[in-house]
Amino acid sequence: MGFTKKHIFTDQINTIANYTKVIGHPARVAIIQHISENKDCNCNDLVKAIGLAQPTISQHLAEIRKTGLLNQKVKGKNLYYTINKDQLNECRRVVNDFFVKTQVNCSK
Amino acid sequence: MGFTKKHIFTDQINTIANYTKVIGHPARVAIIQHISENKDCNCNDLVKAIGLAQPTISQHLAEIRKTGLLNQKVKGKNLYYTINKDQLNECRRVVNDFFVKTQVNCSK
DNA sequence: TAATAAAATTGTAATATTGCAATATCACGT
DNA sequence: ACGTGATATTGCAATATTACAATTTTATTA
Repeated sequence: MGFTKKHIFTDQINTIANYTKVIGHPARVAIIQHISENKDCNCNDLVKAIGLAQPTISQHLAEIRKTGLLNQKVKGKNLYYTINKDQLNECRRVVNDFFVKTQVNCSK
Repeated sequence: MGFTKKHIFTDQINTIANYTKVIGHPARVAIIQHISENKDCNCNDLVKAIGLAQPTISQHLAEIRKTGLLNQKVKGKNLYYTINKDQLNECRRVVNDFFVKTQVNCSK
């Protein structure tokens, strides 16, 4: 096949998997970290800092944006990215709930 | 290309990505949850509970095992899976550290 | 308006992932 | 030893992902 059978899982499970999948690639981890560490960080900065080609970085940025974890700020011809703190917090909550639930179940 | 350029990232970043990648598929989330909820859970139970074919479940189990998140207990011809709590805790710590670090950086 | 600079999009090649049928393996009971 | 049941492995087809060159889009500046 090749495609994931999402329809057989609950929304809750798919939500957990969607969030963790985005963080499940080192380039995207590095991008999120670099944006969080540097105010006024644009695509070009990430290309230089990470060492992947511009289209590749742009593609990963689009993946991260899909989950709502990024804000864009246009300043002239530059496009600066920042972390959407609320969404990051929501993501953290979802992932943490998964761990808590699993750990609690294990201890029964 | 198709392959991930892991060598350009730090071990720390690759570790985060490795853990989250495993949780980044709904079948694996469902498998981990089901094992945590049911003592004496074997492959067949998971096949019935989740609705994917036996080889598919077996393959996902192997992926999860690679990260050390599962223990196996052989009882006769049955193979029971349990969560490796220490490793789950380590995984949680790594992922949580990522969130904490990112959030702290955002607030600077 | 033309040149420039930044970033997205398109197209494409290589590789990885997902899923399953068929088969192999392994341990038990008869 | 043979049959049975449980799980892993193999082989394969379909799809997804990763990466990048080339191009396009968009905004700015000369």
